[in-house]
Amino acid sequence: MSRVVYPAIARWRATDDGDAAHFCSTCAFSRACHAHGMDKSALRDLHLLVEHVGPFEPGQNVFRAGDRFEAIAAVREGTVKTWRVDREGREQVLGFHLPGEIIGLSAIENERYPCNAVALDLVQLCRFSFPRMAVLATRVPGLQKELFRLMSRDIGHAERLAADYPADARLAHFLVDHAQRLVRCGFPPGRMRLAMPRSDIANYLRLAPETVSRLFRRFRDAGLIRVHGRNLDLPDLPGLERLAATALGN
Amino acid sequence: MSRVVYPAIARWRATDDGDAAHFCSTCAFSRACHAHGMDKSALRDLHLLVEHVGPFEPGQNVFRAGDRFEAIAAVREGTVKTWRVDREGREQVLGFHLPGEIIGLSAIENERYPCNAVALDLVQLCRFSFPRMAVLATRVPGLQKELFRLMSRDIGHAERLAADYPADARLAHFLVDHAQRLVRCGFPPGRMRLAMPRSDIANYLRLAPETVSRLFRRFRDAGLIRVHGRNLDLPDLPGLERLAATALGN
DNA sequence: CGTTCTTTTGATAGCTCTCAAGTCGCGTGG
DNA sequence: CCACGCGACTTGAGAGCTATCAAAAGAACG
Repeated sequence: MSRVVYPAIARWRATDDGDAAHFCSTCAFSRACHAHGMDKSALRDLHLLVEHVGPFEPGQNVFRAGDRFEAIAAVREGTVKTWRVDREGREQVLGFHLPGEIIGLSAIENERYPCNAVALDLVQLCRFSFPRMAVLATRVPGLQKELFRLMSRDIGHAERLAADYPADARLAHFLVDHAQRLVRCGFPPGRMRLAMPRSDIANYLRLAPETVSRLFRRFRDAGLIRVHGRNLDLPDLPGLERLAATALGN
Repeated sequence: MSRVVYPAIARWRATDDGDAAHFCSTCAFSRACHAHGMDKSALRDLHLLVEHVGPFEPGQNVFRAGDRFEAIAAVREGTVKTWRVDREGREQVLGFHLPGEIIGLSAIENERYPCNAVALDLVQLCRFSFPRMAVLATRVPGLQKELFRLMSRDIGHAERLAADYPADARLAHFLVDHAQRLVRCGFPPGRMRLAMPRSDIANYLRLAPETVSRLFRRFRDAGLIRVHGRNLDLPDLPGLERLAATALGN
């Protein structure tokens, strides 16, 4: 199993007019389209705005820190890692982004990406020109609301990530959270393949890679997980959740 | 000096029509008003929308976790602490918010505040009904852009807070950052009075209060700061910045 | 099938926390 | 005005968690 291939993602035809534009049903914006009742012209505009890009090969950059910010993107397939480098040259992994999730929102502030984004496996994206999206959002309140909601969610997520918890709780929470998000993407529950090396998980959780490795072993010995390289079985989700909750808030 | 009294905040009259509505020049939204050229009617709408609330006494809640989200607020005077409680009852300080800064943006996601906000000293706020502000933002692109920018900034801020650095670097960065923000509020540089106890600083930085205390002493012995309770002199900003930069990215 | 990166495992050191006690500061009440 | 009391802050000693260093085993890739 040298390359992860995600299952085909369900799509829906937006209109019947022969326009080939599609939207992924898992996309973060499907909610904006469906729930808030975008009218046809607004929908067409969103279609004109979206741009399917990819595939990105593993290791390929999606954007780089310092690049001029022009677009946000929804991950359509694969996993994207975002990370930044501080003055001393140390790296900080900011997140792993699965299909349906949005990257680039932190770039709005300075109109430059403050971080790098790199494909961890084969990645497909939906790019949305942000200036055009902002204009459209003035006409489509549901879209504006969705953008606000997505950004608000990122704030809360980063704040929770900043919290202080023991290593085992952080890792357990990461595993549970990752598993849940994969399920939302349509993957079977209870098992997953991690797209990232242990060192990235460690960095993301502010741990040493060795600590992550040792914790994997402890979790395995405790019957919480089964490990085959980057393939994981989670036979005891409740146990993991307990461990995560024992320490990780929310 | 039992109560901190902030200097009067400069204001500007938005219109000449006798409307008593004012905006603080330090307010996070002054940029939206000034830079992007809001027309008179838009400006009037923003005035109708804003609501000066306060004063809040030290220890008084501005909002509570779980409260229905209706408004964001700009701190006009004083210092607001935001914090949340995890399932185990442990507290996590999320931030200290000075005049001109916005609180409540993380509540948009679920339309409930995910955290508590409490006044640390005498606090005055400008409340903005968020639903009405969102409507206005569809008519005033500059306002929409400013909201996006503020939220994007909060994402980046929280992400940097999540970074992993030694205790001394985190504290040094906190002091430098806090001092800079106070200068932006019009306070004299090089000295400040902290509105929060050491334990809040410690919690915010994921440290034990004792560690913060010991670091204050080390900084003092190194000539980086002078301490009189919560009053601080920062006679060696470059030294503090070096210490912060040695470790704290950005 | 060697090369290289990833992962694991062990030993050790170190940073920070915890526990404990004492000091200081400040508001309150005598 | 001074004494008291309570919370905030400081300081010390020791433990614990996690990092670092080192090395070997394993997996991926050409």
